[in-house]
Amino acid sequence: MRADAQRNRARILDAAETVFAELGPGGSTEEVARRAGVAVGTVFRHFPTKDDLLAAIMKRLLARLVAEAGELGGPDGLVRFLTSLVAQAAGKRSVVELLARSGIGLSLPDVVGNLRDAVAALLSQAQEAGTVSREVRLPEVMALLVSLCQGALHGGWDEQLRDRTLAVVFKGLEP
Amino acid sequence: MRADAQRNRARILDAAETVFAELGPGGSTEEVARRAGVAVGTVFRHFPTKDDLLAAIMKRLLARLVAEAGELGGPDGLVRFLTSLVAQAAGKRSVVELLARSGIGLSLPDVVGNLRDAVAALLSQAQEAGTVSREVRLPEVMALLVSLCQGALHGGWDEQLRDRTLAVVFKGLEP
Amino acid sequence: MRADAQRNRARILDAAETVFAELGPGGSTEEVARRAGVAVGTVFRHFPTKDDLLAAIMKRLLARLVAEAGELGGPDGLVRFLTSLVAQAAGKRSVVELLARSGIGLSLPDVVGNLRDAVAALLSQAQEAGTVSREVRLPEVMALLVSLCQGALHGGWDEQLRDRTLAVVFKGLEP
Amino acid sequence: MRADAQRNRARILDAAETVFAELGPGGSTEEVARRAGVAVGTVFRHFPTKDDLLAAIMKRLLARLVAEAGELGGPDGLVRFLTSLVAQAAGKRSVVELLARSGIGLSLPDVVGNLRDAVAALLSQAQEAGTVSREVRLPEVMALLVSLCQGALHGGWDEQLRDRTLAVVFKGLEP
DNA sequence: TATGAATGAGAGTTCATTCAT
DNA sequence: GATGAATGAACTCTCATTCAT
Repeated sequence: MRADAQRNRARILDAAETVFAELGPGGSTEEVARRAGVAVGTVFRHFPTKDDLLAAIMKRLLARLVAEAGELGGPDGLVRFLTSLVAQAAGKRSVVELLARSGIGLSLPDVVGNLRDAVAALLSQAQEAGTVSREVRLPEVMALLVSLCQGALHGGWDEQLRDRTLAVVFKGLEP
Repeated sequence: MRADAQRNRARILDAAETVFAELGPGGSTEEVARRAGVAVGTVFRHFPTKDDLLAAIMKRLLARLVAEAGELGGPDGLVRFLTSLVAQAAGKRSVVELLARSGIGLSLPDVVGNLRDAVAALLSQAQEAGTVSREVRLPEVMALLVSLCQGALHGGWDEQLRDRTLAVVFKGLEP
Repeated sequence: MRADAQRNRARILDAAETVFAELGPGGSTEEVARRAGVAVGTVFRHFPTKDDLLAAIMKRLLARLVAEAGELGGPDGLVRFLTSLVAQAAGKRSVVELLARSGIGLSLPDVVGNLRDAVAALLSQAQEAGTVSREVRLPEVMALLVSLCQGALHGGWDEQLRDRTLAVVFKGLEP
Repeated sequence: MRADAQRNRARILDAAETVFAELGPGGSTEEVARRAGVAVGTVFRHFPTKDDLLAAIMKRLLARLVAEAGELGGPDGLVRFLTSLVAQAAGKRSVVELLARSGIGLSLPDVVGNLRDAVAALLSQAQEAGTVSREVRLPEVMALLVSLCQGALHGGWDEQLRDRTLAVVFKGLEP
């Protein structure tokens, strides 16, 4: 791939992230192109389908999450990760909706898998440290993660409400 | 209103509930009409705007929830209500998305208010009975309610996952 | 025809005149029915087609004009009639547009004929009295009449402009 | 703009002129597209709104009129211009109706202003030459212009009637 | 006869996608 | 590779007209 193509790809992804964050998946491809400073055709050359574009955004965002999770660790790594995630969710309409949709039309098994692995690691560490009950298993942690992101996104929570809500969940995770 | 009009109104609402459950709020009015066995014009006569239709569905569903909440009570009323709600959520794409959107374009303050009141009552009772911690307040209960519905809806949870996820939350609510 | 039917017919015509005056021929039949205090079906029972309704309005209005023309007379009858007509035009969107459309889809030969006859009489009298040139013939008078009504209607003339414009035409009619 | 786009734009305007001339502003955008040999989307790409299309037609036609007026001049320039205008009016349903409507939803101040200026020039020249009375002012000339176009359009005048009608008006303009 | 709910063709408009330039 | 004009199906909504009540 040529250098400018690479650059375009990145600009398109950035623009798409912004557009879909603002307008939801209903945001138009044309708008994405406009903000990326390219023509529609270019968007479709890189991502043959709108869903491909959405999937690519997802992938990139999940990769970031995985990286972030990887950097955390220790007794309260899981708690901090969840907190950070939920705090971000409100501004990322697309991620959350896409995270939710994963499995429907989009295929992102590997990336979601990576996230799952990263969270699994955090969970283990927390359980080792005695911060989280050993009865808790990965699936429900993932389920809570998705739920809370959705809630934060759509609910318009302020910081206080977010903390109080997470507090309930975190207490539920304790041994 | 005439008897047949009343019947059509109900059929339209039923059809709309199904359609929007399957396709989300993006489902077309034409499809609603088709499944209701009426012409588009009839749908628009009853609900001048698509949003009016969505609002009407919401209203009906929330009213049902409120009624259901009203029938419950006692120490574990809140827990049972949340469980039932989350179990239903999976099939009701529109409700959940609309519940989340309430306050944006749709105006359903009274009905949402009613639900809030009903949940408040259940919360009080649970706290009186010592089932739920007195530190928990209504806003976070509502936030958890919405979050879990979203999660259940989009996550494709099976019964087991649902129970395990709720278990964490319920444990978090305990005194 | 029953008495109440007769009454409804009149109320519908009155309502239609108002509605079409305000909204032009684009005004909806439903709106006419609403203002007449009857149901749409009733409107269509009396006037099987929207065009029939428009034609009926036309007919009534032209009849009034004919009557008005009949009451005038003398040397300046024509001038006074034209002035009055143009003054009325601004408020009667439908009349003018319909008067213009006559011959297209609507068939109002007799009523238009009556108006033509009435104007012819005024013209003769004016010519007898030497107020209007004998070279002027009926067709151009009718043409001017229609033109000026249209102009007054769409142009938003104030009284002064109307008078100045008519002055030019009247001067053109002099011997 | 690309060459083919330019060509399409022109074809759309031509088609629109024809369609609206035949059917009035009620003519459908789809019909315009069909006659222009393009898809509806193309029409809307060039003219985002139907009113934009109508305005564009207006603009083009008025510009032509202004140009035509600019080429005329001399003692009988005004008379020749009005004659030519009225002769054209019959085939241009949309222009006339839009000219009348200008100021309502459409914004064409500059173009209408240009026409006004051009007519003002013709009027001055005619008054200088003694062909038109100095008492006549621009507003009533514009009013007559619009009125006569409307009349010619809707009245179905033949050439003879047109000339006789104009003769009256022209006589009214003389000193 | 009156009512007003139902009909359904059609209008304006949007947008993912294609393809000539 | 990039451009952006063209496509056309789909969508919401309107309204003259019909017909069961």
